[in-house]
Amino acid sequence: MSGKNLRDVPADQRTNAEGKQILNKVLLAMPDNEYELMRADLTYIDLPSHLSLHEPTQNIEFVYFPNRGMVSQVVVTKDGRTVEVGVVGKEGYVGAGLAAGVSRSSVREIIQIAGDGFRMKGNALQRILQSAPQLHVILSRHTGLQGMQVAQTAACNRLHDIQQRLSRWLLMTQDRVDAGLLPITHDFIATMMGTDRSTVSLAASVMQKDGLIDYVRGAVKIVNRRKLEKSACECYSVIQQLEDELGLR
Amino acid sequence: MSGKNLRDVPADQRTNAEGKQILNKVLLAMPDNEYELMRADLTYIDLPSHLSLHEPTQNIEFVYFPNRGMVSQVVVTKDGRTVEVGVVGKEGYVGAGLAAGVSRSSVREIIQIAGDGFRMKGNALQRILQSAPQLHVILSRHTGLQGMQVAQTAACNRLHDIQQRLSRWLLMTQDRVDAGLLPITHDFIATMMGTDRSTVSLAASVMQKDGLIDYVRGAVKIVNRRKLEKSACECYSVIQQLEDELGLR
DNA sequence: TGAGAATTGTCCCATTTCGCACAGATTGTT
DNA sequence: AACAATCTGTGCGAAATGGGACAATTCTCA
Repeated sequence: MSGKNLRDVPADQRTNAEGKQILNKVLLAMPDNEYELMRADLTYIDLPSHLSLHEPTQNIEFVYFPNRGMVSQVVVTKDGRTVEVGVVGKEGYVGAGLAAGVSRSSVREIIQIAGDGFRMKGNALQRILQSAPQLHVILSRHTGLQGMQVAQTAACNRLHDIQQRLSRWLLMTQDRVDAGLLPITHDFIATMMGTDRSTVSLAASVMQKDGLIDYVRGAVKIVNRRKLEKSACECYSVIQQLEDELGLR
Repeated sequence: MSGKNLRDVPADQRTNAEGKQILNKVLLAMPDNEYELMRADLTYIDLPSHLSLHEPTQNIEFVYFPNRGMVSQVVVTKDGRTVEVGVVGKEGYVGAGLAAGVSRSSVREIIQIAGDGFRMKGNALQRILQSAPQLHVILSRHTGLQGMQVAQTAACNRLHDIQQRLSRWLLMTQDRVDAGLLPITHDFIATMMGTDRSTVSLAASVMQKDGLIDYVRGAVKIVNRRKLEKSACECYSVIQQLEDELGLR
């Protein structure tokens, strides 16, 4: 098995030292010999909702490779307002700065949808990177494409209205979580969208009336994905294409 | 001369093969032996205002190392609206994706303030990178920090009003251009800020009344930098710190 | 089971911004 | 000197958003 390409590695054939199954696509995309270098340092962890994996200006202590669930990258202002600038699921990893040699990060990384995954000490990663050129390539690529995702988000935050952004956000979340029901409150969505809760509730109620989504206390369901895609801004497909480019080579 | 640190290399001691003086900090920060590898491939070019160095979704054909002037990274939507997501001056380089192994970019890179600099074929850079580890480190660091700058911009675009953003933008532009008078029209500022011209004119007139800036047709002058800094959002200093971290090590 | 916390539905209104439109001023071009 | 192009000042109504506030409902935990 060459192991260079995700398609060559069936998802059920790789585990960490604890025997936990690996679903994270970055770890699955590693060639066997380089994955062996990482194996011992990968610790399986639970990723409970709302847990912060990294706080702004702190040094990057761990990198995380999600198996399930979803992580938000959030910028926090002095006055406590927040807005999401990027997301990471099983197709990526948290702590992207390290592969680029940047040891701290200015964003908060918070679990948006609970799940599980693996983590590794930052300095362990940096040690392994010395002798794992393919890993370096994969992580750098991810860092670069993640930057482009953030760039698109920067434009989206400026140019598109709540409903377009909320639609895009729900689609992106759905893509990264296999559950049919997304366990999120309006209030939490508001902190991601950088607005207040009543604005989210208003947009959500319109979208519910129009048959795009359905929701109850603390959970949102996508009922008509096609309509939702039409409601979302182009940023959704732009970011999708970036993901595609990352995942398949 | 060790040449590893910018401070060790006086700015007047390095030229390209054409004998043109290098002011770009990335090129100046290279160790001598690695710079020699690049020297022959660096072509001096003029950077006239409004020239596009790269269009969205295109492959990255050249990388650019500005000596003077300033480049904007702009996202363009389907309906033609635009907004700036990042800037590059002599402290950085254009084409950041290449060091990360990403051969195309989804943003437009356009000259915001005229100047000059050097460019190199993308494939020449990739060839040189093979045998220039220090260059790879420097460029990767820049890519990572540039991503954080974009993340901060994403938040700023969502959370801060026109006057705060315009103030920040003027400060950042001033920092990268040594001219006292910035040659820019309100209309051009509007395309950078992702809004329309009249909104810019309104904000600018308020700021002029308050003694922060002064302007005439096609040019803006900062008259009270301290006031302007108070008018800007915190994003200015956050990004400044990222720059500092890049430039001095 | 009851109290308290969390979540959502609404409503209201001040503020900001959008999206025009048009007039006046400046520049530069012939 | 005249004309065209560009740039800025300004005004106005429509729309979106911000920022609260309060009630109703649902959930959690003691």
